[in-house]
Amino acid sequence: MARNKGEESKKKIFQAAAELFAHKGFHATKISDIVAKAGLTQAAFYLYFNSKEEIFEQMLEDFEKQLIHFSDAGKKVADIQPEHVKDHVRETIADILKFLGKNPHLTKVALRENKDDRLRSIIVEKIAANMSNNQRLGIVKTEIDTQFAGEAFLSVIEHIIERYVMTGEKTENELADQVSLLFLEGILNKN
Amino acid sequence: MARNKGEESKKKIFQAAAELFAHKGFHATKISDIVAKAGLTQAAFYLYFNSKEEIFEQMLEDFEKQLIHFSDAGKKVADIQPEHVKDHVRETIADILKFLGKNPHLTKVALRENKDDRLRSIIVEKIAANMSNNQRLGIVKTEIDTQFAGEAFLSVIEHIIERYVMTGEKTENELADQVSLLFLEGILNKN
Amino acid sequence: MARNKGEESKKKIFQAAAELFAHKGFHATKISDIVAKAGLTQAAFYLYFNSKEEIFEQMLEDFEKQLIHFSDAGKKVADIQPEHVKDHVRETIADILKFLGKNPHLTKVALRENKDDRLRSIIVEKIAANMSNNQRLGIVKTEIDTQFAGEAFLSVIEHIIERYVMTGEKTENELADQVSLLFLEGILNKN
Amino acid sequence: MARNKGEESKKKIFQAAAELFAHKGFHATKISDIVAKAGLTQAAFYLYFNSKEEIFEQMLEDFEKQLIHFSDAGKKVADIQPEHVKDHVRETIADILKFLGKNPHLTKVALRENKDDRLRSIIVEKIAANMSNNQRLGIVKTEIDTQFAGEAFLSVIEHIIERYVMTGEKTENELADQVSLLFLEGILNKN
DNA sequence: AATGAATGAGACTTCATTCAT
DNA sequence: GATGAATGAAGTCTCATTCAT
Repeated sequence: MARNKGEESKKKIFQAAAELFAHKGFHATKISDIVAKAGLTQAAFYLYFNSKEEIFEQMLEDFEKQLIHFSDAGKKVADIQPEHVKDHVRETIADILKFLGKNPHLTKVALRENKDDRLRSIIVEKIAANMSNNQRLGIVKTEIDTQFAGEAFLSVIEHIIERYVMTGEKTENELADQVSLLFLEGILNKN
Repeated sequence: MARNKGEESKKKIFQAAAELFAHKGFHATKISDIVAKAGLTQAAFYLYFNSKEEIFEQMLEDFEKQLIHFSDAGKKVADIQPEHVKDHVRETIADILKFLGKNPHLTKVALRENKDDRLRSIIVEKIAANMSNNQRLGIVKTEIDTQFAGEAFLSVIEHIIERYVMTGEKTENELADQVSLLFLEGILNKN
Repeated sequence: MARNKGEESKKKIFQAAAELFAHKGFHATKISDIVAKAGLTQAAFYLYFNSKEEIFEQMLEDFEKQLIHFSDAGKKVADIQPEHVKDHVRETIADILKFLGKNPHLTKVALRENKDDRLRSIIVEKIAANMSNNQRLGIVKTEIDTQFAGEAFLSVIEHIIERYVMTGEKTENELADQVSLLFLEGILNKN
Repeated sequence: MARNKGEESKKKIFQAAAELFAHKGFHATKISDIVAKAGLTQAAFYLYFNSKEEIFEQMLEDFEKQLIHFSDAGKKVADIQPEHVKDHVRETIADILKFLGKNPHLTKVALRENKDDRLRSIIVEKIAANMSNNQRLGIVKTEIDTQFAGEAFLSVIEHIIERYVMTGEKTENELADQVSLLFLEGILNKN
């Protein structure tokens, strides 16, 4: 008989806020927007959060927690046969997309709507480290500036989450195909 | 000496607004911030602009005007020798970066801070059209979804403008090298 | 065992409210403060009182009731031997202090936290009447404005209740000594 | 032609706030009350003060400043002939009353409406020190607890400021007479 | 050409109070 | 006898905008 009505209301507010922050940005989102979307009154907001600032912070923390968890769960890549490198990368990209796409609003808020770029940096570092490792293994070109490539990659991921995942226009797998095609081999025809 | 002092004040305000909109977003930027940065009073703002919305619109129009002009000035690519394709693309990218980087704040505002994605779309269309053309010429792989690739490309450009150009960390030419390396041939070692 | 649990809760709330009203004043005291101190929930407050105003009114009534009772119980002063006047006054003062000091919070609320000064006036009238009587008996100087002196006396009593009784710094008897010394004979050395 | 309109508005608000804080207390006074009394709008309040808290603090500071100034201006009592002691004390009391009565609202706010009793203590200390000195000179009885007497004295002063000065019912000189009569020689007839 | 002063509208936040369980 | 959850109304504060000078 659902004795956790409060917890549910809190979640509703949280979700509503995430969507609105993602769509209109933190400043343009009013508490009244949030609670309207959650089907409650403004006072109810303050039952669960102390301020607009606070719900925002919780959002970032939430994202970071999930991010850490996702990283830790990263498949341990033992030895990949050279001929499977591409497939493996594509899969990794799909995983990232699926993770970030699972909560696209939160993702957008975390990557766009914060002062410093701490969360963004964390992700970029991970990607860059991975790429560097693959340089040492001879898989990735040594001319590539992995930091730079990591940032470029994240920008693209971020954009397509918003542009294709949030709109439902393409699936994560389709997107992973395109992204890996692009990043792994570039657009030029070889000949 | 005091020729067109008014025009100068207007420019100061415009520039201050562009920087602030770029850094903090439209909503988070207060008229008081803008005029403080411009060294004027709030009332002065309304001497030159009718509202906060208006200066924002003018900013987008300004950007669009420059954009059109830039497109029109695009070098007519007659016949490029196959062996010069890469250099040509790199140059084109450098041109784009230089154009957008000339007024990075305006660029960021135009690409991020607007309701619809009209300006963004215009650019993406151009890039996609160009790529499609290159597909027909056999230069670009046919598997590439040019619309998608255009968007990815713009996302990267946009990010590096903010991340490297606005900070002065890298020059447009350096960036063009990295971007073309990445997009043209991908990160994988060929073998 | 659970006899009149309700009555107990009501008392707890009443006492908590009295202390808080005394310390922070009516307006600055929140229902949430009161019930927190009483170990109950806000809804419980409304089980026993209809509003914040109401508990406050009850407090004043309570005080007034006790006050009436105290007055009525006032020792009938028949004939006091001139040489015992001082002792008698000191005792009266001690009685007043003990009465008001028994519930210092209530006292403070009653004397400070009300719109009109009805309760205060009642007490002042009593003291003034008493003094006037003593003037007729030749005990008190005729130059003394008894109304004024009554007010001065009550102000002092009120202050020391808060300053010394509530803090436990001095006992009512010690205070009565000082007060009577002060009021009866003044600070100047006679010679 | 009065180019200091702003400064005037600030003063109007300050004065209105002082009166209201004195009459209804800090918490019960609304910004809307204050500005209504000052003939301005709520927004104007924030042109001159950052918060309700701040204007209150400024009020205390203001009072303290005046207090220090008053103390410093205290007449240097060289040698007072024994037979002039009373007159001298009466004059001192009148001075204090005039000083505090000049701005009775501020006085009330400073003495009643603050967390700690810092300002109150400062005054009490001064009075007590003075009295102690007079004890050494054989003017004041040694049985008197000067700290206690100082507090009693201030309570009375405070009360009569509110009760008689603010209402205009008695003048400072009349009050000084009564107060000195009371405190110097007490109410009892000597015989 | 510019400013000091003010404001209306609306945002955020608090709090006494209610109600279903 | 008591509570968890919610709310309406009101208060504090902010900000784009206006206007007289």
